[in-house]
Amino acid sequence: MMNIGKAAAASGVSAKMIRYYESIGLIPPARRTGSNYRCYTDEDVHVLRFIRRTRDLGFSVEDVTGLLALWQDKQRASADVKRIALEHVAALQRKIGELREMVDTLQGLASHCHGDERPDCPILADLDTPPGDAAPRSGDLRRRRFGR
Amino acid sequence: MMNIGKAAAASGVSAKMIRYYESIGLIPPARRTGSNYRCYTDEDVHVLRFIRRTRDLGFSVEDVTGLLALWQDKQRASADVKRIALEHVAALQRKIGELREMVDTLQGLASHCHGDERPDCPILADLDTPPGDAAPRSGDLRRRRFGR
DNA sequence: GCTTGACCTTCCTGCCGTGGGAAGGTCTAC
DNA sequence: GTAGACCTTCCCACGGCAGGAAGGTCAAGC
Repeated sequence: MMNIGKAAAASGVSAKMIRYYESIGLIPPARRTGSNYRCYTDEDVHVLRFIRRTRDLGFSVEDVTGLLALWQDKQRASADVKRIALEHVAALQRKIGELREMVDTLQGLASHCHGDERPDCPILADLDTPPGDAAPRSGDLRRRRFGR
Repeated sequence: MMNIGKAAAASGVSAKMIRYYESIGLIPPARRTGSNYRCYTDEDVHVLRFIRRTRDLGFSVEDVTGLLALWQDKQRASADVKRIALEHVAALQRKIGELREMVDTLQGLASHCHGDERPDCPILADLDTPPGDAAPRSGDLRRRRFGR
């Protein structure tokens, strides 16, 4: 049995985030001591480590909820887990592709920028006059975050 | 002279976001009609398009502030612009590398997951027992967003 | 002229995952 | 007994947007 600080150090999840995960229902409310301190078992730390690891892999907290349920369900089907993982891989690869497009565009622009003190810069000239698309946007890069 | 709806349609930046950009000082307060409607010139739309384009390229709003100042400064040094663009390319490439690491890890795990109905799944087994790092984290993937 | 509906205005709320900090209680070591 | 390291709850901020409520304004059609 340990308090939240020890559990945080042992799991790599900050005390702040442990309380947050509890508040959103990702983990059940911790047992409390007589003085209202949360206390955690090694098994709880195990769960927290699982959460941290899946977050590190870029799963959203929502994904983690599903994985956690599967992890704790002894009857789980590994096909479900594999599906979630592979969907996530596909999503990551989409983001990688988008990022690469941006890199290509910027590098193309920068390669035509002489980079000295002259004020006529092709980067800004190109940014100035986009290729004619002024339609309202939806579902594009803007809303997508980094893998979670 | 056009109202905010027209300017939004012409620039690809939503009316909501135009007001937001004004509120954070990215663009100056718009002129108003007698009935307090914002009104925009073609030149203003030009600026909005510039903003949208740079946002599309993954620059943060803060970056855009800098680029906008450079764009509007006739005495600007193109070296400054090039530097900002190349810094951004470097940041994007770092994110790409991180994403690829995640993909590799997940694919490695999934390739060892039989994916049928048997409940012993290597993905979950591996997530369960991470490679021994339980140190508190700082500056890792968790805090970094998608290129902006 | 009057109604209708499409626009505009401001202001507030939420999202996600996290960090920061205030105000106050508790524990431990000296 | 006291210092200071912990714990508790609660609120606020971030970035970038979207949604919506409540109310004002405009243009077209009757």
